[in-house]
Amino acid sequence: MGTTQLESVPEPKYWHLKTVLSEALDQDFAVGEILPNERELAARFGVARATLRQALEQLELEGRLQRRRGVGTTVAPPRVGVVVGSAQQDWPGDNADGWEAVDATESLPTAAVLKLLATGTGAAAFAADQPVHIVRRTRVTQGQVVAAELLYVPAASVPGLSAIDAPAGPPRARAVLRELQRLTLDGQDRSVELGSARADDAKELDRLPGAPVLLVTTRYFTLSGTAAVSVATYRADTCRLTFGDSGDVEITETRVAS
Amino acid sequence: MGTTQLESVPEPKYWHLKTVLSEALDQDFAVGEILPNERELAARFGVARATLRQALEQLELEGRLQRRRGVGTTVAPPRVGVVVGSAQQDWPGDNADGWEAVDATESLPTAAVLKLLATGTGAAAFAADQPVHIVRRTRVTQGQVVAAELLYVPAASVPGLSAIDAPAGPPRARAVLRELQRLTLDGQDRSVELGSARADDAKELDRLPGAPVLLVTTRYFTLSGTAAVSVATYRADTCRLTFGDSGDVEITETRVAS
DNA sequence: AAGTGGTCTAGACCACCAA
DNA sequence: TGGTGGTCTAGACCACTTA
Repeated sequence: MGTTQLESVPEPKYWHLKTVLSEALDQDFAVGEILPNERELAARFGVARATLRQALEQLELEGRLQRRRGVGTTVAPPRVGVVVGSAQQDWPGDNADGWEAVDATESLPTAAVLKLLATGTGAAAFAADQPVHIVRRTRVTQGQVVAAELLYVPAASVPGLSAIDAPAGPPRARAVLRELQRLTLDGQDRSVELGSARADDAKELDRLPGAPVLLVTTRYFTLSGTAAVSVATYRADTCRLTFGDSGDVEITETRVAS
Repeated sequence: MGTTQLESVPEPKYWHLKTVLSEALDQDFAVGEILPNERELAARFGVARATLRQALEQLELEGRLQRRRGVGTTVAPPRVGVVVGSAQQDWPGDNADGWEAVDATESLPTAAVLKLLATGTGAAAFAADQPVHIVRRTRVTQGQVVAAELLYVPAASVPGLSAIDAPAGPPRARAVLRELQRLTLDGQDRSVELGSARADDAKELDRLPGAPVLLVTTRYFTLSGTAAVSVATYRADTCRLTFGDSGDVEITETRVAS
């Protein structure tokens, strides 16, 4: 057969391939450079394309590569450090830290959202028939969309919005945020987990559905209970979430091959 | 052909499959229950096994399933909330928060570690020929190993250890931690990113090499600079990292099917 | 020894992008 | 229109666990 394998250890081929490619990326390629296409790489290493792809997938997961259908595979720049939490707590805002309000709608909470709103500090239980404002925000860093967020604000939290007249789109989103910022923030709560991009988020993040993402869930508390819940979806391939308690001003290099 | 697809939208089969399976998991399966094997599932849905596996992989990535070679595929319990950062900062310890010291060795820092130690607050630049203590720790939550950590402590940070006599293994690891705790912690710095498990970490986490993990990098500062750097590898499939600024005492349910 | 998931192959066709 | 990565197939064999 084509396989001349004399490996004493049955290390998976794709794993070995990944190691070899990783070293080649360090030595022989510059950021932004285009790799040979998958069919040629597979032939060069004497493996099936599926096996080669398994190695590339891992490298993409680790943020080493970037693949685009119809274009090719390029060497990815180092991950962007994105500040997610700092020492002082604050309400979500607009145009701060790269966040941009996109839109706001109002609807009944899903079971999952209801659960997030219900548990936590404060005894206030939210009824399933109480509407919530849903604010969509987007976060841009270095010219790239790195996160999409859904912010759930129970209408009861911001009564001033019972009859708003702001037009749909960013203005309405900003109106909800403004009302929220009037309240006194008493504490917050954050968690990070791995997920895969839903179809709509994937579109905004310029990725395919199912792409790996980091799900950052934040709950905002006032003295009377949970006032809002945010679920932010960060691109896992390009982002490194930072929680800077000290000044982390390290600018990641972004040189690109000519 | 076997494909009777009349889908107007060319949604990938594995994506649709994942949705169907996900709903089935919610309705017809209890936590811990064993699914039919891959060959049977593939036949039942009329797809190739590789396609079925693509859907299962996604569900495993999302923490919905757990697959074990030689055993089968089971419905995973909800992710475990693991406290990674709290309001007050502290040195890494032993037997606190489930951390257990495993061992400590001494060697020269790799380029990557050196870079982590060099950048940051304080002007102290570390020489590549200065040894570092490497402490291995393991974190156990609810009877399961959820994280493996490598803590890099420059020998210069803890001069009291220049001639230690603690036997190898946990005692020596604890000795390094004790010395570290004598210093005054001035600040810390944390980041979270997606990675894939190295072979040694995978073994400790009871996963296959390459399994998705959350990489938590923490830098500990004293007034004279970076005193230590920790790189913790958390199982991404079973863990939800929490940064509790408020009391997040929600105990995740861990009922298992009979 | 039987059954499971993990790896690998050699094809095929499709969706997307740029020239 | 040609080239790229993305999806899918129908097999095969291997590593591991359990009985």
